Amino acid sequence: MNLNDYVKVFKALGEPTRLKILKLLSVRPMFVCELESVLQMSQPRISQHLRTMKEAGLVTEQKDAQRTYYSLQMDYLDQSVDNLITFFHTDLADLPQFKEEHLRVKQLDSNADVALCKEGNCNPVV
Amino acid sequence: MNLNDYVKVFKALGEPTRLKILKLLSVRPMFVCELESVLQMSQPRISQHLRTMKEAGLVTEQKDAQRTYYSLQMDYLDQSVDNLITFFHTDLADLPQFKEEHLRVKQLDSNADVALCKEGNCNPVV
DNA sequence: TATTTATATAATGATTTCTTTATCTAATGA
DNA sequence: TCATTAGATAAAGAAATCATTATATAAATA
Repeated sequence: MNLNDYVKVFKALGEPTRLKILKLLSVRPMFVCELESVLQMSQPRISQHLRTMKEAGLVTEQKDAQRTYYSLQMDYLDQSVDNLITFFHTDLADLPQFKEEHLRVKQLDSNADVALCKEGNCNPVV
Repeated sequence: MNLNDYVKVFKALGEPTRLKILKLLSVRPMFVCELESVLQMSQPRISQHLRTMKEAGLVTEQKDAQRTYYSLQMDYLDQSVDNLITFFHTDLADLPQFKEEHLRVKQLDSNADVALCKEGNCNPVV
């Protein structure tokens, strides 16, 4: 998983209507019209949030004639939060996407006594 | 933790700049000016994201003269994701904030053969 | 004391997000 | 076939978010 995947998943989780929909789907898969009647919200509102969550990978859909059945992908949610925690425990040197940042942190640490942002000499970035 | 707390935490996590800041703070606590030079981003941009994350509980600040030292609250992050997973595994009947929804799901299930959203009779919500 | 440094905060504008209303497609059923 | 139902999608407006620029505050230093 890259940063962008995390952003999609956690942005999807960071919204009250979507959290409610996901909680209901944790009870059992549901049709859109079921979510509609349980949450007492408009159909487009629910459909649009479902699309966001589908794109994040948190739910999947299955057509049943004219209805659509949505299921919570609990495994993907588990995996996403596990990966996030692992991401925070991974050494910066082992994250290719943080190559530049890693170099600059090393710079900071090696110059701790004289330079940037330590001992009162945090000069503006050029 | 209530829904609102989850929203704050996961909304805070669902943004690329904030994820980068958090990742750096996972290496060690840092001053704002350190984040500034490592991420090569403007100071207000970083300060504003730090405030969002402080309000979500993901970081804490500590003043050191004119500088401010920010620390990742890894425990709170761990606890938040644990609580979220637990939330999804908790029976709807045991979540007071879903009292109404729980009633309506029970209605749905008991009328599965004749009524709303089952067997082709999903009428619009009044 | 005057200047510089570190940081917070306000103001602004651009973009995104969320909800509603309206429309469209496809499947069902009278 | 025509009306209804389920759902997706588009259009529009309000509100929130994000980054930049500008300003404010307080500590450090010359």
